[in-house]
Amino acid sequence: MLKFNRTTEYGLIALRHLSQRQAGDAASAREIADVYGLPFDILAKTLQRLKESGIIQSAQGARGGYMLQRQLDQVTLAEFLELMEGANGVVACAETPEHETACEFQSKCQIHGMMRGLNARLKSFLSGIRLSEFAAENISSEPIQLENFSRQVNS
Amino acid sequence: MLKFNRTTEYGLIALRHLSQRQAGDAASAREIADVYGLPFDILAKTLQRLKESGIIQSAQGARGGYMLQRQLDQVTLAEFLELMEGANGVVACAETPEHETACEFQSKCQIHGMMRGLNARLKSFLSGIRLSEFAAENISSEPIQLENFSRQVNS
DNA sequence: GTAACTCGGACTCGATAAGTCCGATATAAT
DNA sequence: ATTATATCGGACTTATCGAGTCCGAGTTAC
Repeated sequence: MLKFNRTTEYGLIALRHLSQRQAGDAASAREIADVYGLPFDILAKTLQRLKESGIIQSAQGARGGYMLQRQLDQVTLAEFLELMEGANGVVACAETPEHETACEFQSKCQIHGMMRGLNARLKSFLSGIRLSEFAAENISSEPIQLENFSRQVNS
Repeated sequence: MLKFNRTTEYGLIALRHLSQRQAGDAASAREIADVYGLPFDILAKTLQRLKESGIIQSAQGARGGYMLQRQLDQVTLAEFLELMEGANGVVACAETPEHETACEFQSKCQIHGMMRGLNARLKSFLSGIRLSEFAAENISSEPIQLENFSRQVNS
């Protein structure tokens, strides 16, 4: 139906993790990867993309890491998905403004208009969901073991 | 975001085509494939699946083909997608009833509950859309050329 | 009997998601 | 200054799965 790719999933896990830290308390990619058993390289790239988009900020060097920059209730799922996975419509032609790219099926498929409508409704739906919902308290989960991970970010 | 696969797209095109036929007037897989330039083999399999699910019915042999069986306003997009693409959740674990299959990330990811919630909301959204919407009159389209395709179904 | 269909499995191909590897740069602690 | 721990970022390999192809069998109208 709507299958998230891995980077999206990793990104949500990471954002949730960051949202649980005290302000000024950075978490490194290594830490997050270790806590959740995520592949480090992929997670690192994901965090970099989130940083480029301004959702999180980074501190380089030893004792560096990532911290939230924007409030998660200010980021919609629609925006996040578009950032992580690109603006893919329900069908290839659904994202184009008009029939500017001719329909692959010789403009005969006749469902183009309906697809664009559906796409707009879906985006509206996703825009009504904020990432803070994913960071809310969870029903069945043990507290995260932070142990010796927690510390202050470099100046 | 929510990218339909080809069979889903072909299925929608085919259903729209069938919905425009007179009652008792069957259309063959070959006809539909030719009209829209779709790959015959794939479309044929798609139609067979739609038939197995009871959305359309088939008539075998020469002059056979497919006709609608259910009204398209009785089929929701959620049902159709589940039929065509399987019941895939936003993440792999989102579709399982509870934590019956242990989370891939050692049950630490903590977003499982939220994912299930999102999945439920998405399904609700898709359940509010009926396939008849895709068969509605289109804005910019020439009438389909049926020519010598139109004929009666075998008894 | 033959042509035009549905039916259905098995197989190949290609795009791309997913993961790996490696080096460069930055910073804090010692 | 040296070392350890970070971000940064490109290039590459691998795995997965959607998409398409091929082929044979069964059914029915003419």
